[in-house]
Amino acid sequence: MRQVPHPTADELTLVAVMAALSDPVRIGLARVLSDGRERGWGELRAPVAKSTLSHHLKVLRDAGVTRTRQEGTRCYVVLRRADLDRRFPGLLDAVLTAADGEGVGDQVGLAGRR
Amino acid sequence: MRQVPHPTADELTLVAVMAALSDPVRIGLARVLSDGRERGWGELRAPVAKSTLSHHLKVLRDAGVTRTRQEGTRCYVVLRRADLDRRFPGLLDAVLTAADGEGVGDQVGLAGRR
DNA sequence: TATCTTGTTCGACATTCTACGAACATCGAA
DNA sequence: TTCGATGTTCGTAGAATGTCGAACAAGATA
Repeated sequence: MRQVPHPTADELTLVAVMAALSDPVRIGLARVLSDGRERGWGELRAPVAKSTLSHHLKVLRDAGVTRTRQEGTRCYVVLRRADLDRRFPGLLDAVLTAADGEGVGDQVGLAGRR
Repeated sequence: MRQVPHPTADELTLVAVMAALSDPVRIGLARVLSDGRERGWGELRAPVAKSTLSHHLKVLRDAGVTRTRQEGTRCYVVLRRADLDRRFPGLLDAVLTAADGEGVGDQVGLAGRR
């Protein structure tokens, strides 16, 4: 659980971002983070095992969609909206809007909300 | 080579479209078609075998990104821009713009151009 | 130090994807 | 009818993906 590396804004690739956002669970995670607030790992609720959730968060992180910060044993995740908007203008908003309309990733949410 | 089915505009799903546009060859095909003109199969140039190209065009077609029309033994492909824009506003433009900037799918082109 | 919490990593497995060449189907042309 | 051109489909192979539970590592806490 050491500090994990992230791609810089310049290293983001369209194909990686598109692939990262091609999965319902990951789209759901992006939606949960879309208000820009940082969320603790523990707040996230998804219908998958924790190892699978870890995997999905890694895919998002490696693609540069999210940034993960360590703090003790806890992790905090935040959407890299500014970086994404700079490299791929309009893409994130288009995906989030479409996902909202379609309900993609609705199974993903935050603890204490239903 | 009978008439193939296409999803209606309402049947398009975000996940399918995102997945379809997560591959460099398919992004390249979308770019080639992005001027809205219908292109003949034979015009398309991609660095893959023809069976693989057929596969990629099927993925795009099944996702509703393109429409394929038969005419004799030939096929013609066109981007379903209006349908995509209606269902997922801004998505296609964002992807095409990003792809242009990054040169994704540059290996794909039209016959007689280099 | 011993234990609990938190998240990652490690097999394992089934599924899907990309890719190829070969065989096939269909239509047009000779 | 025979041949050629055009795409699709099939069989195959290798790589990647999504998923899980179990084992592990690192801090926090008792």
